[in-house]
Amino acid sequence: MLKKTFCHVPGIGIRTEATLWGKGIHGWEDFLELAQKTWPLPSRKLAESILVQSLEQVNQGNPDYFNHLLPSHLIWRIFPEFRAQTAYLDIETTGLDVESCQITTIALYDGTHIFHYVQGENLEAFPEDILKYRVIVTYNGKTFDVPFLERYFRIKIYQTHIDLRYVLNALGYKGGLKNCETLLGIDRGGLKGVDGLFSVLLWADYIQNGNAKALETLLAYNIMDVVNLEVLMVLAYNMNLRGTPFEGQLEMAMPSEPFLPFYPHQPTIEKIRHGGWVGASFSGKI
DNA sequence: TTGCAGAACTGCATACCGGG
DNA sequence: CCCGGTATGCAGTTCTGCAA
Repeated sequence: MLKKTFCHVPGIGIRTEATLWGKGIHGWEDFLELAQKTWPLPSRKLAESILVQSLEQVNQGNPDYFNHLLPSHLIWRIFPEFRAQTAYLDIETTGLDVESCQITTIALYDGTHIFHYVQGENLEAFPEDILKYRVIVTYNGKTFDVPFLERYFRIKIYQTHIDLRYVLNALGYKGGLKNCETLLGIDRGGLKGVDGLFSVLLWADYIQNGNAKALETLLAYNIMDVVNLEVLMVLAYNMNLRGTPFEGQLEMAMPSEPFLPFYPHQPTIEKIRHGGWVGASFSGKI
């Protein structure tokens, strides 16, 4: 619905945009053709130049332009136009504090390929890989994942960022990623009940006890998060179309599930869940 | 020209909430 | 637990269209 958006023009808010839609001016081309007589001149020149520019920026595949002009709560509108350049991103760490904690794994998904990074193996490849994308989608990544990555790798993540926490909150879905998934009927299969804190224990089991199955379970969890981010993005996009003139026209199809390279190991999950073992040196930091 | 209403925008303070 | 991004609410300002 980006090409039906007028809110990124200075002086046009959601109300004016709605009146434009009501007049049958549904897209940028409509405005450039039809609004010429009705729109007042001084602001019309600015609007026209921004809309012409907008068309060029979409064709050139540059989401940054809209990132700067759109109000942040409407950034979800860019998704279909820039989906091919979008990466879904999630990190796992040994805790919440950037100063004292380290990144254990990173999962990156572009809608087709899944990439994973492991501390001590290939974590250093991440900063270069993320440069291939122009848009990132996360859950609460604006306050956690991105600052953590920037600090950890001493890099700046410039990508246009759709943080689903705020998109879903605005739609009434709150209580964290897992709760949003539950409310929207997304099933986690064998990873039910595994959360971020649990992932800290999986990493500890891998490091301290050499349990390779714990790392596989952690990666399965990390990857499930990013794969589900795409599902949530599409669901949120479709829900946001409700109440607009474009309801029933622009809905996106649900993505198909990719091949998942790791499976959760139930005996490991059970062992940790029932408290039989807690990593001693990790427990103080959590 | 003047006054009014509506819309957008800015600048505050406050509150909430989510990550591992 | 902590911290930062965002939402909300409110007041004040600016801009524009419209009508008197």
